[in-house]
Amino acid sequence: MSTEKLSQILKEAVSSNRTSLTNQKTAAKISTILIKSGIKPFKTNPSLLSNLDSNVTSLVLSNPNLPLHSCTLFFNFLKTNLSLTSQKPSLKTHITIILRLYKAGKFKEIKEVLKFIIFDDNLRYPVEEMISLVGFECNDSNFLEKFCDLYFRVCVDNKMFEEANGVFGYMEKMGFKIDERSCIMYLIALKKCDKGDSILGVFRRMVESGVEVSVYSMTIAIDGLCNRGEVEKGRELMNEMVNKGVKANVITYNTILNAYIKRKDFGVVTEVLRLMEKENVEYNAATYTILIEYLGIVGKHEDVEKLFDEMRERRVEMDVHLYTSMISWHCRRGNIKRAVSLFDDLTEKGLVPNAHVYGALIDGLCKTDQMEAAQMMVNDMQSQGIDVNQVVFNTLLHGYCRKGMMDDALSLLAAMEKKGLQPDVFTYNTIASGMSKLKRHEDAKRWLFMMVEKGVTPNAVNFTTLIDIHCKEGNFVEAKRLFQQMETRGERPDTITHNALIDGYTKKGKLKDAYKLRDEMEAKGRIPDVYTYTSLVHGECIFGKVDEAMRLFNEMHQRGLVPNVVTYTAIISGLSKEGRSDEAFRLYNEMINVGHMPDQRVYSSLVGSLHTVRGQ
DNA sequence: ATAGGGTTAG
Repeated sequence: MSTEKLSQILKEAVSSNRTSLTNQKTAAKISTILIKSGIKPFKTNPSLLSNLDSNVTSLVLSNPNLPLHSCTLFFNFLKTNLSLTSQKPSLKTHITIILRLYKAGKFKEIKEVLKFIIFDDNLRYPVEEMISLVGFECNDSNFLEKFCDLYFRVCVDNKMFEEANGVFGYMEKMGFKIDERSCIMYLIALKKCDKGDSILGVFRRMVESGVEVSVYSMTIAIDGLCNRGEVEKGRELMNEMVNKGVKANVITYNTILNAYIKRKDFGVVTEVLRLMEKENVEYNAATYTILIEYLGIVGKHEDVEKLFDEMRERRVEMDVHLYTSMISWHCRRGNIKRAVSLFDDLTEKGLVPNAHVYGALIDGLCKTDQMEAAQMMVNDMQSQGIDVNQVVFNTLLHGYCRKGMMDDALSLLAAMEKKGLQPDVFTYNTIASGMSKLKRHEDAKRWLFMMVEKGVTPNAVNFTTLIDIHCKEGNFVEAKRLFQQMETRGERPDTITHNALIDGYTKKGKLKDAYKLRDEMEAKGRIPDVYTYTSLVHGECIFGKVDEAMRLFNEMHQRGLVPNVVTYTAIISGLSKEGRSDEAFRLYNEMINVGHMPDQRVYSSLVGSLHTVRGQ
C-alpha cells in the first residue's frame, strides 16, 4: 500500500515538473511583482493570483532572482489567505521553500516548516515517502542528509518517536552521518516522557550505526539505567565504553554515586569515590551535594561541615544547589542559625538565591516556630522578584497548620487562590491533618472530600490521612475499607499507612489486630519502622504488659531501628507505672546519652515510679 | 547537550 502511495506522489511530481509555458509565464509575472512591490499588490488585488496552482507556486519560490525574504512573505501569505487560491500550499510547495531556506542556511526556519508539515493531515506522509519525495525534488545528498537530521529533530521535539526511529533507520540505510547532538535530544526527550526504558536501546543503536558517541550520550544512557535501579548495568556500560574511547566524567560518576545512595547501597559509595580518585576525576559542587545527602542519611552529621570546608580548600566552585542542600540539611537538624548564616554567605558570594533556597529556609523557619521570620523571608523573596510558588505556599501553610493556627492557614489559602494557584494534594492534606491534630475530625474529612470534589485525585498520603482520622475516631471498619479502596485505586499502602492503622489499633487496645497487620505488612515487603514499633511498645505499656514492650524495644535494636524520643517516653512511663524505677532510670540515661531531649512527661513518669510499689 | 537542591501524612 505504501509503495503504491509513493509511486502516486512521484507520478504527480514528475508531471508537475513538466511545466508548461503558461505556468512559467504566470510565475515570472508573479515574481516580477514580488520583486518590485512586494506582497501588497496581492493583498489589494487578489485576482493577480487567479492562475496560481501548486506548480506555479513552486516556480515562484524557486526563482533564484527572488530574494528569500520575498519567498517567505509570499509563502506565508498563501498559507494565511487560503481563500485566494484553489488549494492550500501543497507538500511540494513546502519542500520548495525548505530547499530555499537550506541554501540560505536557515535551519531553524526549516524546522518550523517541517513541524507544520507533520502536524497537517493533508501534508503529512509516512517517513520514507516524505524523504523520497524530498530526494526527488533535490537529489543533492548533502541537502538530504541535513534534511534528515532536521526532520529527525523535529520528530524528537514533538515526541513523535516512531517517526524519529523511521528517519534514523533511513539515515542508517543511506549511510548518512548521524549527528550525536540530535540523538542526545532524542535521549533526553525519552527521559522526559517517562520512556526511559527505551534509552539503552537507542544508545546501543547509535553505537552500532557508527554515531560518534561521547560522554554525554553515555551518561544519559547510564542515567536511564540508574533510574530503573540497574546501576550495575550502568557501570558495565561505563567500562564497556572505555574500550571505545569514551571516558566517564564527573557527571557520569555523580549519576552512579547518586543512584547507589538513593538505593541505600552505602557500601559502594567509598568504592566509587576511590575510583574517581584513581581516574583523577575531581569532585564538583554536585558531587558534594550528593555526598551531603549521603552523610545525612547515614547519620554522619559531624562530617557535613568538614566536607563543606574541604570544598572551600579545594576551591570547588559553590553554587545555589549546594547551598540549598546545606541549608536544608541544617534546617532538618534544627540548626536554623547556621542555615540563616549560610543563606547570607550565599548572597555575599554574589550567587542569586532562587525559589528553592528560599523554600528551604522558609521551611526551616516554619519548623522552628518562627512564622513571622518565615513571612519576612516570603516578602524578601517577592521583593527580589521571585514568584511565591505552590511549594512555598504549602510550606507556609504547613507552618501555620502545625501550630494549630488554622485561621492564618485559611487566609493564606485564600491569598494563594487569589494568585491563581490551585490547592493541590499537599495543600488539602496539610489543612486536613492540621484539623485532625486539633481533633476537628469532621472538618478534616470535609477538606479531603472537598479535594475530591474539586477534581484533585487523592494519593497514598491523602488516603493515609483519612485512614488515620477514622482510626482516631475508632471507626476501623471505614479505615479498613479505605485501605482496600486504596489498593484497587493503585495507591499502594506504604509503611506509614500501615502505621496509622496499627497505631489506631494499639490505642484502642486491639493489640491482636495490630500485630496481625504488622505481620501482613512484612509479608508484603513493607518494613516496619520506628513508628510501627513505637505504637506497639506504647500499646503494650498502656495495658501493663511491660515485659512485652521491653521485648519489642530490644527487637528494635536487633533490626537496626533507633528508638526516638517518643519510644523512650513510652517505655519509660510504662516501666515507671509498674514501679520498675531502676530500669526506667537506665533508659532515661540511655536516652540522654543518645542525644534525645526528654520532656515533662518523662520526668513526671520517673518521679511517679519512685512512689509506685513494684508489681502493683 | 549529561548529574545534584525546597513542600505533605505517623
